[in-house]
Amino acid sequence: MEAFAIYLKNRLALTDEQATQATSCLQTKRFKKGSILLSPGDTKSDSYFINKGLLRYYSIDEKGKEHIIQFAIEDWMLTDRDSFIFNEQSNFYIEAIEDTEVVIVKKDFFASIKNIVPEILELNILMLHNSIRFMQKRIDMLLSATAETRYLQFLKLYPNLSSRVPQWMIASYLGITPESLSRVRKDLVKRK
Amino acid sequence: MEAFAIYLKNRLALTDEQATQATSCLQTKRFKKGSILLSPGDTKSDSYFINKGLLRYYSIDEKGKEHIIQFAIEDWMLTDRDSFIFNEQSNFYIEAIEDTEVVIVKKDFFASIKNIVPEILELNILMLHNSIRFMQKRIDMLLSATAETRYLQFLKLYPNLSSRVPQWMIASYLGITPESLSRVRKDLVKRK
DNA sequence: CTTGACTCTTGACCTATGATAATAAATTAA
DNA sequence: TTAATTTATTATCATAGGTCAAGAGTCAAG
Repeated sequence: MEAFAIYLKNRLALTDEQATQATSCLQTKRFKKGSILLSPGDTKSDSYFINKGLLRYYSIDEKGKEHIIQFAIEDWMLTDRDSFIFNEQSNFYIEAIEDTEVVIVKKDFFASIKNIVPEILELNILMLHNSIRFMQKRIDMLLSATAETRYLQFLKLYPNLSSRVPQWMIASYLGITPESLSRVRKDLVKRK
Repeated sequence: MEAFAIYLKNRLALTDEQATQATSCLQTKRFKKGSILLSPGDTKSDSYFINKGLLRYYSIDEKGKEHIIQFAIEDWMLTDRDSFIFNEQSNFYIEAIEDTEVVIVKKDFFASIKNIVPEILELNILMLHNSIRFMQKRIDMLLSATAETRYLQFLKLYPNLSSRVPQWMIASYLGITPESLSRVRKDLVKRK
């Protein structure tokens, strides 16, 4: 059974049969490292469930600098809301940081699965609330914490990510330059 | 009819009767300016719909500095997720910036209204996605923009708020000091 | 009114982080 | 393998924004 089927099964108490049925018509797609899945201006009705690999969701500002809004790893769903939910043009990029295999979840999947498994709506609500509280904590951190604190916080929250992501991307996620992150790390080692 | 009933009616195509029925058992409560509705450590099952007035959702860091995560005005719902959704201890404060009248929406309201108006689940999902994309844009701004850009952005996004909120709170929302915001404003006037 | 508590502004100074650039190390491509 | 590109480090210098302190304006409470 597919990772996405297992994912749904675990969270929704489906039978194997239901899980397989629900996910049977979904497509899997592979992207090489560096592929761009979505760009500003696009309006796609795709959402991505990650079977294997790692995506980043980011913007590029007027000066050409990248700012990472979110990472997404195995068992996560990555969605651009402007595009997927509101049919507007996206403002962000999605890129594969590693060779990545995703399940393409189209809009109509949600429309049809709620007839088979109505509980999915409430699960969905719970997960959205969870995203929001994480984002609120991130905002709080960006408002209040120094580069060092942010970095330590990041390591604690995503202990496995730091080895899979180049350091300059971590810096970009933290809102600092790669040079600053390098200094922060040096200081941490020195003080230890 | 109450503001909250009208709010539901507009969004869910309810009859007057349904709207009144759904909201009949809800309590209204008034808070004087400066009242604290929620503190870190609390676990309340209350959510607030604002009839009149203005709330802020914020943290206080180790140095005693406040950081505003969110403002909420008339016709908005303010929820602390740790507390309301996940029954955990809150990390944040909620305070009334003006004398404020709220409708207290308890957890079981959502449990029971979905039987009367099942569409509320999907409306809820849409609104949560909308919150998320706004928060993503805010994160993007905090990662990329200068104090001045953030301030201009804030004015554009919440044109009516700036007159109701003391300037130091706007600074706190933007992640800068009141002194810096004062300077930013001076420069803007001078250059115009 | 007057007092006291906020709020905003301004100035002088300081610091964390950004910018730039050079180098080294690691990865990828050929 | 070698060359080419990307990534990480380090040093120097620059700057946006923070800190601290003083003063002026505003407002509410006695």
